[in-house]
Amino acid sequence: VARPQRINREAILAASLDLADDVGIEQLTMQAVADRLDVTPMALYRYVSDKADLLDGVVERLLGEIELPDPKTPPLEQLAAVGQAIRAVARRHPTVFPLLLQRPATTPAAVQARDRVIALLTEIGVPPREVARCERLISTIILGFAASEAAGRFGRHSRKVIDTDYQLVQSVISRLISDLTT
Amino acid sequence: VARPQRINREAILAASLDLADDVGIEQLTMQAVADRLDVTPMALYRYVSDKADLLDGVVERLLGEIELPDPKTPPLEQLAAVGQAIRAVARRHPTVFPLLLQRPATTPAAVQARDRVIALLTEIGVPPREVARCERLISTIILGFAASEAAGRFGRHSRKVIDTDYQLVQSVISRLISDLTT
DNA sequence: ACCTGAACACCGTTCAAGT
DNA sequence: ACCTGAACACCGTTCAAGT
Repeated sequence: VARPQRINREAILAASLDLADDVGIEQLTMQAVADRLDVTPMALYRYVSDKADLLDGVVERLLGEIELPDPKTPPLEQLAAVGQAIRAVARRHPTVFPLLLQRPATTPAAVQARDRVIALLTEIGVPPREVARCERLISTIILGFAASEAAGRFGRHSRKVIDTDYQLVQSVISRLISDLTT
Repeated sequence: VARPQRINREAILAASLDLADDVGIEQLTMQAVADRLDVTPMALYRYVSDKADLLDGVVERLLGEIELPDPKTPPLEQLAAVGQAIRAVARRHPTVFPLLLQRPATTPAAVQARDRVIALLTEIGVPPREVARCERLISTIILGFAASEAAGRFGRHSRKVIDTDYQLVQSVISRLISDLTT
């Protein structure tokens, strides 16, 4: 009476993310995900409680894809690297990425990334009372920029122009940090 | 053979925005909009080409709601007022607002707001070559912040904490501008 | 000219049934 | 234990038909 397990939660989330990247998040449906896994839609409900849960899982996977930098490099460099890593995720998953701006950073992968940034800011010398606020601001600015870029809000501007925009974002953030540390 | 016209595009968009504010954008369906207008869903298709067009119309309405400040007040004050006006729109329409980050500012209401900010930056003394970039950055930061606030990404933080966060946003923007003008 | 009824393909979700 | 079939309520959209 035991059957081989054909799917699991991770396989479902991986297939969902692939599908969204291929056809856009609008077309991310339970049925299309099931098709990718050669299974009926109803089989998914053993591993995700509903579609909202599936989307949460996909978002969590996105956060997990943020490549955190080597802790041995200088903290300011690490901070810059986190920003670029987030941008890279946005470019890999342009239609899913905007969801990141819509949920609080309370899931494990979100907390991990946030805690890392908080540790870096502390190490750099931002006063403890200001660190949390500083992190909120930086993440908001970076996520907003990356989401805009991914969703094509910058319109017809070339990659070069957008990269230069991002340099300015970085300098604004550096400025913010050095203002707070002095 | 002529019939009284029961609905029109503006009525549809107004009803859609009201509905989204009441029940959330997820529940914004053609049928629910039609119900509000006492009409069948198919009647809407004479005034909107499809649901995407309806959503575009709603977004445009949101942009039109941004209250532009009195042109007689000092430019730096006007700039601050535009930011607060955008935040106010986000708070009035929390579930629809995040859509603003997803589309390029090419529609009339978007262009109007953007041109106003560009004029203000020019007046303040940002070099012409930098004005467009500066506007992109400012709008990205403000939209990202307002969308985060509206979507509840700042989690359980009190309004007071978030207002203080926003003060820091404003100071970051002021810093950016004064760096560019010197 | 403007709206409706009927119809279609699709969606998320449930529950009992199959292996 | 794991998946499927059948079913339900709902969705966006079309098109011919009604007034």
